[in-house]
Amino acid sequence: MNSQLSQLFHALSDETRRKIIENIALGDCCSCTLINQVHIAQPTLSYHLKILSESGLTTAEKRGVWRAHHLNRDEIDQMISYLHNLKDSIVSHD
Amino acid sequence: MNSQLSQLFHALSDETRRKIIENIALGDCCSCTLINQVHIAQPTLSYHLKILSESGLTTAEKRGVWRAHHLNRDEIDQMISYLHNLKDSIVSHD
DNA sequence: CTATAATATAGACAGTTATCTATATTCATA
DNA sequence: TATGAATATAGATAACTGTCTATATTATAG
Repeated sequence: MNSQLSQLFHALSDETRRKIIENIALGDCCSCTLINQVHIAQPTLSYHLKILSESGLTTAEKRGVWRAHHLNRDEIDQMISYLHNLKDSIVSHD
Repeated sequence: MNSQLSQLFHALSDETRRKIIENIALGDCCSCTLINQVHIAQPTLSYHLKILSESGLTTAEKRGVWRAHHLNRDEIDQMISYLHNLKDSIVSHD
């Protein structure tokens, strides 16, 4: 899973992770609230949050004993750009 | 891998598959030319083309003994929409 | 400084993935 | 109808994934 684009798309390929980032987007930035939205064990949530932050899609900052997660628009834009470029490169077939 | 969105993002999470669809976009619609662009065995290419078409990202139509592959703009748009909605749903954090 | 809350790590495990080689299928044409 | 070209399937395999339980780490509050 070398390139960042692979990591970003992989991050979004899992239903549980999409649920997590959708909740992070909505302001649920702490694991202790996220855990109530997705029905997984705490270490599993920790595992997914790690995958998300390693892809660059989320960033976590320490706030004392807990960590605040947020989504990065730039990484989302990177995927959007890729997809637009892909569409624009399509050669017409008849 | 239930939802189509999962399948679509999964399809793009692999470097080899991205290479394949980039070539399909550029008009390389036959396996016999695609095989020269990616350095994998023929059955591996067949495997990836199946994943791509099962996700809906590509469609293949028979043309005699070979098959013509093309990219579907609608499925790309589906991902773009998801990403835009995600961005729009981000609550500001300060 | 200890108890507690939040999060991370370790270890296990069943299922999936990406790849290969070998073989089968499908279709056009000589 | 037999040959050959394009593609698919079968079977094997090593690596990766998503999940769990149990335990460790970290940092605040009392």
